[in-house]
Amino acid sequence: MLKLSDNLVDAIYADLRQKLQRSAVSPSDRLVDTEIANAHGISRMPAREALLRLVSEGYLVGTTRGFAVRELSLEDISGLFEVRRQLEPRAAACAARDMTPEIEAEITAAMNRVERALGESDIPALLAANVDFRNAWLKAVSNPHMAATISRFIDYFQSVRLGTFADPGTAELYIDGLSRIHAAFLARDPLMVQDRMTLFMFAAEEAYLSVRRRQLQEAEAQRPARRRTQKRGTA
Amino acid sequence: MLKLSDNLVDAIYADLRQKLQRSAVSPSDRLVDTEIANAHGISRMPAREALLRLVSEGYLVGTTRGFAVRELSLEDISGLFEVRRQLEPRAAACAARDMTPEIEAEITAAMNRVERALGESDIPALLAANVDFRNAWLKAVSNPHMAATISRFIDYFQSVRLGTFADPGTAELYIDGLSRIHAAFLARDPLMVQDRMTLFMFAAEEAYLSVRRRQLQEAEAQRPARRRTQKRGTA
DNA sequence: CCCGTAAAAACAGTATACTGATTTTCTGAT
DNA sequence: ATCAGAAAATCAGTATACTGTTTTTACGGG
Repeated sequence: MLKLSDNLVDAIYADLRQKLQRSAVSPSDRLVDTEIANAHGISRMPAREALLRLVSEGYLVGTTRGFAVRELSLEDISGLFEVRRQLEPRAAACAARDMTPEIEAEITAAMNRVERALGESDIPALLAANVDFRNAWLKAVSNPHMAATISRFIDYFQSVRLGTFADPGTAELYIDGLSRIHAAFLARDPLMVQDRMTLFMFAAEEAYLSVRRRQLQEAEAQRPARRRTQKRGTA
Repeated sequence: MLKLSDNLVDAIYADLRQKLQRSAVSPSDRLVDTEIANAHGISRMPAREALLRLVSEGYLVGTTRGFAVRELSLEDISGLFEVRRQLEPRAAACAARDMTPEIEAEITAAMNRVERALGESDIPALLAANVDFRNAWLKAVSNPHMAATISRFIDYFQSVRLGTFADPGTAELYIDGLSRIHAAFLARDPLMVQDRMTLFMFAAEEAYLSVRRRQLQEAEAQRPARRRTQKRGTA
């Protein structure tokens, strides 16, 4: 596997984080330290520490039987978007002002991949390209604390994003917003980027809320008295 | 020691976090897992996991010789305040709109303690009351993600805050800004709270920058070729 | 007295082992 | 067939032990 850092915990963490970003782990899956350890040929502790870190960052929740991706309540979605609205439009505006030609090219390349994936209805590619687009413009954000915070808040939506892209209509609307932001980046107009990002935030919130609402309804319909045991919680 | 949670890691984490909030750990101190473990009569692992969590949250850095509180560069301070400026004024405005009489009383009580501590030049009490004031108004922020993010960003400044309060002039200015915010809370005027918090953010940034600049100068003057070995870093 | 080198110590990282709680599976009785 | 209860399995939490690296200290030569 990847061993960019000499540290096993970081390697496992990066691996898991990428899996989460690509929605390769569903909320019904259970991540167990021993399994991960065996899969990587290492002992439990590094795997466990990586999992614990993901819990403390809010991506996973501990259950009595392994770790699971955190499922967002409707209130979570609203709350997370309230924070995103405060940060992303402004940060994107800064990025539009400060980006280098190289970064602009990266953004455009990612946008092209997004559109191609949409055309081919290739959901995994769409997810990956979407991540690339975000990472590309975030590179132009000179404040690392800002960029890291934004990245983190976006990553909370992994579990819902899959649902958003699965619906063709929603996906198209989503990508349309993205493409308008991209155009504003190309125009190098910080204020236009800011405004379009703001609009995008509201549209995205609505999309996620409606997807999640449907998910919750379906879940309730299928199993009337379903409960998932949960333990540890990090405020 | 405190064992609010049945979990040793959480207990150690809470203990360390509180010590950090109260500036009870100086950047020259070294936190070592075995020491903490012995002090609490437990094994290394829970202590280590708590430390690792504080590292991943950005409060500590790992050195080759124990863990140390993270020292903020001037760029860090500017970057962190850029995020705070986006979040706190708006969140405080929401708090002013939504706060209950109980929370208002808590805020006022904390403000009184701040002023008493200032009068008596009781720095530890001032630090504690300052934390209380913040926690009090944050209770009125209904969005837990917003509140947690703000808390976290404020806590990054522990190491610098001590220096700010040590200087009487700076402390007085700082407390003055706080008291103006408090008055706006009492007036239950969200916009006034928002504006005063914005002003406060800029003043606080300037204060922290100047304190930190002085700290860095003094450090450089004392030991011309001082370097601190550093390892792990979490983006 | 200063510097280089070797020995010792300190510490993070990793591995393995043990424990207790919870959940699942198995068994047998009604 | 269904349910109760017991046995087994699973897994997080904790403890202890080992390893390799870096820093410090100690020693000896210049």
